[in-house]
Parts: sequence; C-alpha cells; structure tokens
Amino acid sequence: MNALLIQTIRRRVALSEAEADSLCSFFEKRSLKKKEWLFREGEVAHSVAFVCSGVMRVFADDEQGHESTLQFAPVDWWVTDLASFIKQEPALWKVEAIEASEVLLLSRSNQLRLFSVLPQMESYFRVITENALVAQQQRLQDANSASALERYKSFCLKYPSLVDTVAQKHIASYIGVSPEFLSKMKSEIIRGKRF
Amino acid sequence: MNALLIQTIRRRVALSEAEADSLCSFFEKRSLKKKEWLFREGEVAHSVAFVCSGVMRVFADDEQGHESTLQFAPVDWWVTDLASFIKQEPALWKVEAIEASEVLLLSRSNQLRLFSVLPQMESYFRVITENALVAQQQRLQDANSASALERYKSFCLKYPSLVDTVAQKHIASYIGVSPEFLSKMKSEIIRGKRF
DNA sequence: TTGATTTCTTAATCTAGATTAAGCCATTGT
DNA sequence: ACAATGGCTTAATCTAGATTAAGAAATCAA
Repeated sequence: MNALLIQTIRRRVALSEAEADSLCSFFEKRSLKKKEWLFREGEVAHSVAFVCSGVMRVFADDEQGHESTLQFAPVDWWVTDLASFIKQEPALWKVEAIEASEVLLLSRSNQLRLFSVLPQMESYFRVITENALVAQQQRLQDANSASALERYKSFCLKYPSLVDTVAQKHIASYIGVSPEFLSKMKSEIIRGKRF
Repeated sequence: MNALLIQTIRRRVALSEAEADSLCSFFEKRSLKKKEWLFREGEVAHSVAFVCSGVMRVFADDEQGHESTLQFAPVDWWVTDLASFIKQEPALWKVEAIEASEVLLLSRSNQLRLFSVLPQMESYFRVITENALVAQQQRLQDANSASALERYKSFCLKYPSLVDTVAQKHIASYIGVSPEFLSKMKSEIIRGKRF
C-alpha cells in the first residue's frame, strides 16, 4: 500500500479503500542506484514507472553522439518510453536514475488487466496522457519559435526543484542548446543583463 | 451514419452495428470553406473535429508575429486545441480549413457522455492520444537535434499527400524554418545536391 | 588524501538558418 | 480582362547558437 501513489491518482479519479488496496497489488517496487538504468534503447520498456523518490531522466543519443533529453521525472511523475511500452517493441529512448530512486513498476500486461478491473484507471491514464500531450505541444512550439533563454525560463518554471540539482549538461540537452551556451546564458543572467 | 468515421474507429476498437449507429448520433456535421475557422485563439474549442474531406491546420502566432504550425489534419485525422477542449477554457491555438472541408464535430459534453455509454470509446481516445504523444516526442527530438533538411524529409514521410498541395510557408512554419530557407533547401534538393 | 575523471566556464571562431529586400509568378476578386 | 494581393525565389547580409579548445572547479575512486 503506497500512500503517495494512491494520493496522486486520487487527485484525478475516485478510488475506494478496497480499490486502492487492490490497485497496489498490480505494482512492483524497485530501487535504483544513481546512474542505474530502468532500460536502455533496444530493450523493451516492459513497465511504466511511478517515481516515489529520486529523479529519473528519459533521453537518447542523436547521430552526432549528442544527448537529447525528452523528460525529467521527479517525485510523483510517471516515466517510460511510451512507444515501446504500448507496442512492447524495442525502445528508442533510455531511462536512467539521475540520483538514487525508488519506483513502482506497472507492467503492460498488468496495466491492461487493471483497465478491465478498475475502469476509472483507464480514465486516469487517458487524462494524464492528454496532459502530457498538451505540455509537449507547448514545448514543441517553444522549440520552433522561442529563444534559448525563453526555453531555459520555461524549464525553470516547469521543474523548479531540478534547476540546482540536475547537471547543467542535462538541462542543456533538455532545452536543446550546447552546455557551453547554457553556461554563457547563466553568467549573463547573473550579471543581471536580462531574465 | 458516416462510413469513414466508423471504419476509422473500428481499426482500433470493436463496434457492433447498433453501437456504430448510436455513435454517429453524438456527432454534428459541418462544412467549412477554404480559410474558414473552426475556432480562433481566445475562443473555447467546444468540439474535437474528425476530418471527412479537405485539410485542416492548427497554428498560433508567436510574439514576432510569425506563425507556428502544430499539426496538419488531412482526411480521417482528428483535430482540436486539446488543452482548450479538455478544460473548456480559451484556446491558445487556432484551427482553419486550408481547403474546403467537411468535418464531424464531437462536443466535449457529448464526448464525456459517449465515454459512459460506450466505454470502448474511452479506450479509443486513450489510444489515439498515446499515439499522438509518441509522434510529438519524435518531433520534439527532431526539433532539438535534427537539421532543417532532416525535418523536411520527416514531414514528407508523415504527410506525403500534403507536400505538393499545402502552401510552402505553412510547411516552413511546421518544420520551424523561414519560408525563404525552405525555398533554398528545395532548390538544392532539385539540383541533386543531397536528399 | 590524492590522483583521475567529469563537469563547468570562458573565449575565439565558425555556420545554419534568419532577415531584408527585390523581382516574378499565380490567384482572386471585381 | 485587369489590377491587386499574396506566394515563391534568389541573393546579400546578419546573428543566435555550435564548435573547438583550454583552464578551473567539482566529484569520484581507491
């Protein structure tokens, strides 16, 4: 019985005590050390993970060997490679723990069983997927039309807890600039030029 | 009773004849002339639209007055401003018909009623939302790490029917380059330099 | 604790793509 | 049929951000 999980889900859909109990039995707990993988590209994302503690990161390497970070997942966020998870085919993204983390894993087969046992969980996942899509749309618009500085500001608003804890090169790969350029922007911000 | 709508939905979930009939009663048909709006930014996206004929486009203007195209919707695609639709609050995007189009409108209240009457329709929308999110993730990675030429190639693969029918400035605003630069890339492609 | 590795910063140089501007071609409305 | 408006092309110039490189600071391993 994981209180954080239940509380997070109840923000969106109703669950009786019995349902909450039953729900937890579909999940499996796992601890990850810093820099440990949940899975890598090429492996199948068997599960979607709910972060109980720590921070996870979803990223991939492009042709030139640079990393591109799709998502950070701090406490109470969900994380997986969605394409791999829904089709159960090899992942294009990899997921690692940025710091020591505890996650609750829901396998794809358990998720589908869960949908038939507790239909409100299908609503729950529809809603959080819709919200993720909306957030992604905003980010895509920013990638096409906002400056690097504006994207950095958006990052700071979206993930305030990560601004000073996550490596800058990871933040740079999330907003889509080189680490050197992020460093330059930050020193300009400190010198009070703008922001 | 709209055959294209039913056929499209049946690619993902099962519908009996009676269910298909009932389903159609939730939709309202609307014809749009070329350049007519489904809605603009500031209005509420009351409905999600299924495109029966024609092509729709979702876009917004950034601060410098440049357009940013989020999505094209050719025949049998769904289109709306998702954030506005799910929260029934003013839209940040606008949706217009690129050419004369026929759409089937599903209002938010009808959608929620539909979910309770035909639960497989909740599965249907969860699945297409998941797929849209996966596509968006790929596009975001491209925006951060692929060149303009590669993004243009991806566009050509994703929307082959639109490459020669949609205005180039709209394609440019979708892949995130200036119309002038797209024109330059195309002439380099024709001169056989690369692609 | 110390050496080794990784991360961050700074600065010079370079480039993909933006901007500006001008001319041409295609549609559209009257 | 004809202007007029909007879309496309080409070319010159400009700039945000990449790349390269090298030193400083932090983190890690033993």
